[in-house]
Amino acid sequence: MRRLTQPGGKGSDPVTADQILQTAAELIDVDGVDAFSMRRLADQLGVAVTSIYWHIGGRDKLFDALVERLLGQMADLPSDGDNPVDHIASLARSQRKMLIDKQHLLAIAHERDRTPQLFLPIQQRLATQLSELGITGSDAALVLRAVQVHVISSAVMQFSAVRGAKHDEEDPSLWADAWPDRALVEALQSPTDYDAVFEYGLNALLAPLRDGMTDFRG
Amino acid sequence: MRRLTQPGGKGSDPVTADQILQTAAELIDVDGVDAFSMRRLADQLGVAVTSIYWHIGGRDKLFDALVERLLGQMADLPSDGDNPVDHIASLARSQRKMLIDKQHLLAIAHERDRTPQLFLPIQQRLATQLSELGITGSDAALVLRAVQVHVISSAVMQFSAVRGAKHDEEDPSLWADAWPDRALVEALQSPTDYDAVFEYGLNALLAPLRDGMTDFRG
DNA sequence: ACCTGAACACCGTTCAAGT
DNA sequence: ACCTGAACACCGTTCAAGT
Repeated sequence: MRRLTQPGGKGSDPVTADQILQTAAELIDVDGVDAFSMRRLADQLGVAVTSIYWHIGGRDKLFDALVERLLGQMADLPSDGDNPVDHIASLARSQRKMLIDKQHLLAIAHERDRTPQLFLPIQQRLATQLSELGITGSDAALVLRAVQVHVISSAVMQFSAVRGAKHDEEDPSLWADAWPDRALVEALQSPTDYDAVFEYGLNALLAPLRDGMTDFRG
Repeated sequence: MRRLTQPGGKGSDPVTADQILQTAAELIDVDGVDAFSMRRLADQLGVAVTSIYWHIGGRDKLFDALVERLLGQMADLPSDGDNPVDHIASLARSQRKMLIDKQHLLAIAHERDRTPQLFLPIQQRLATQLSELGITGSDAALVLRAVQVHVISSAVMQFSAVRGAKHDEEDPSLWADAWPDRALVEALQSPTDYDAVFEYGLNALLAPLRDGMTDFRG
């Protein structure tokens, strides 16, 4: 198995927990979560499996630590915007971009039921923008969570969908030949444009804010 | 290990592929996907593991077949509504209800990158309603997929979120004590109401349709 | 046609033992 | 303080062998 980084040249120093996490993240990024195993990680580090247990403490703890790392990175998301609504949209887009970038880690967070924690890093920034729009209290909580669920859940689903795109080919025979809307059938034949779908949903979610609407429980 | 159903009393008849799938579905429903293994399934059926391989052909094929089953059930979703928009909303809600009901199978479909296929069973019914609103072609495709992504991705995310609710407790110390909006902080302390978030998003997605808006690429 | 046991190559984890 | 090998209990899958 190829090495991603050289093992320390001379004295073969003790491994640190940080090195283990870093290597694990790289390994997962390159080969995917499915190919990851404690033994492969140990191989990559040039160390016995059991030594990982001493430093980190098992697969669960390791993955928890990786998710924690992801949370940390999400604290520094860039954003801009001339008004609060644009600012929220911008935040949502850069959060989505980061999650897509770290898709393997997101998948891990998802399968470990940690997705709600992904709300936290930008919750306060969203709240600030909402308060400038005069949206507060439980209304603000609802909108905030709607935006977060939109961003995160569509990111979570997108990978699965994109990886499985090969299965996504529409079978035209399912549509009666007489179906009048040829343009629709054709549009459904090409793979889903998840960026466009995300933008459509985001705009819809934020439209009430632009209109200064205040009743969020239609 | 307890049996979910008795093994055939007398002649110990050959197992059928259907029995295998049925038992697998029950097992997964009760104990979750993580606890599922080919060997446990074989035990449950009172049969050697290898006989499952003869009938079905391995874990992959087995899961594929289970997902196929789910797709079949989604063809008969109930729906009503006095107008096309309400009809679409009703369809979306019953699709979501079914997915939540079969959450373990949805998780399997997700991790096997089969989520796009979940679009198919109700695609045509959505298209019919949209055409009644005068929405056709690529506009219809976009709206249709936005609705589907909303339903499925929020269902996919909800399980992970609900199962992980124990980690979802907001740490109030993260909010500066001076944060003025006490009501918001309090609202964020209680667990996310995913039904409300889903409804908020669904209404937002369908609002343009109610208003007879025709520009879907804001 | 249907089922079986043995075997292979993998897992994650524990633990006593080394230095 | 840090690393190790041996061992345990599990996996999914293949295959030759039975009836």
